[in-house]
Amino acid sequence: MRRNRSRNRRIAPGTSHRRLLLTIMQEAEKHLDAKELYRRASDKDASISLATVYRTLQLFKEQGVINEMHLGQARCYYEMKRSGEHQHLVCESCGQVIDFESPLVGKLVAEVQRKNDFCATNVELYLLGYCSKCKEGKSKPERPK
Amino acid sequence: MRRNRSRNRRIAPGTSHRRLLLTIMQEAEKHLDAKELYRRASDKDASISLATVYRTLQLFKEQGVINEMHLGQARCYYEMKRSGEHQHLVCESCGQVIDFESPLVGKLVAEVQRKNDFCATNVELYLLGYCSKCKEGKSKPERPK
DNA sequence: ATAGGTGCAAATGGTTTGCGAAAAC
DNA sequence: GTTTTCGCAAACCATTTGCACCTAT
Repeated sequence: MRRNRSRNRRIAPGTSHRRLLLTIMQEAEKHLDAKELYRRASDKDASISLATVYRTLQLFKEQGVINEMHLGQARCYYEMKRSGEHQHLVCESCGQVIDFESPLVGKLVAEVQRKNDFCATNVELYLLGYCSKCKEGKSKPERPK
Repeated sequence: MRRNRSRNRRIAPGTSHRRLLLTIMQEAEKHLDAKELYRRASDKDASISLATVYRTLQLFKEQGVINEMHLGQARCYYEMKRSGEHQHLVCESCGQVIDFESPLVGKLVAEVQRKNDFCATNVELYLLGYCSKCKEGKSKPERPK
């Protein structure tokens, strides 16, 4: 699976730091942000720095090993690219992130590419709202509008 | 259309600054980021400050007058909420943003809500890739992966 | 020895905020 | 006269970068 052996930079896990970061990403039960990844990495190797985490995340992204997602606001989240493409539901109340997948996504992308003569390299799709628990308990937390 | 007359804050265009910002948003041919909105507002009223632009954008957002979008990275873009829901295609090469709409989006949202017992208040969907012009000219700019 | 990787601290850049002054009602 | 808004400058925060040192080859 590893490509571009010829490029200037080393293959993904070229150093112990990268290997560590890759392992953590692979074992992560969910997507992580840079800080959380840094936190987990620090537990195993206190010498690692946040800058390295960012640089490595950048590298993994370029290599297509991970996906970067902007679920809402400022910070980005990352997860390993796995077989099944999926999207996310973000609960605005409890913050929970739920995965989902639907064949409609593929259809939609295909249709859009065809109609607009566009070549998509990346799909960013998520729904903000309230999960089953939160939409009941709360009597409309804060005017979801 | 204006709701929540009872809330503490005034209805959207309560001051000349807000009125100005609202007008600019309405007349904008495309989505703007805070800086661009500030630029345009400054042309008409040099006394306005960036902070006011941000605070007003925040207000409009809460009131449901505008949509906030994160098309890719750091900064956010805003546009008036209009009748036709639509999504965006972002060309990674020329930066152009193309609107598109498809009934599949509605179907998808409906399906996801039903299957996950989720209540969506907001859909964020955009495709990154290459527009018709760019995907031809360039022989794959930088490994779109 | 040499290119690439890393830590550290400083720099960036978009967005937010505290505060006292000004405007709205 | 209160309440809300505003300008200003400082604060925030995620991310990026310059630079000198380190490390694997």
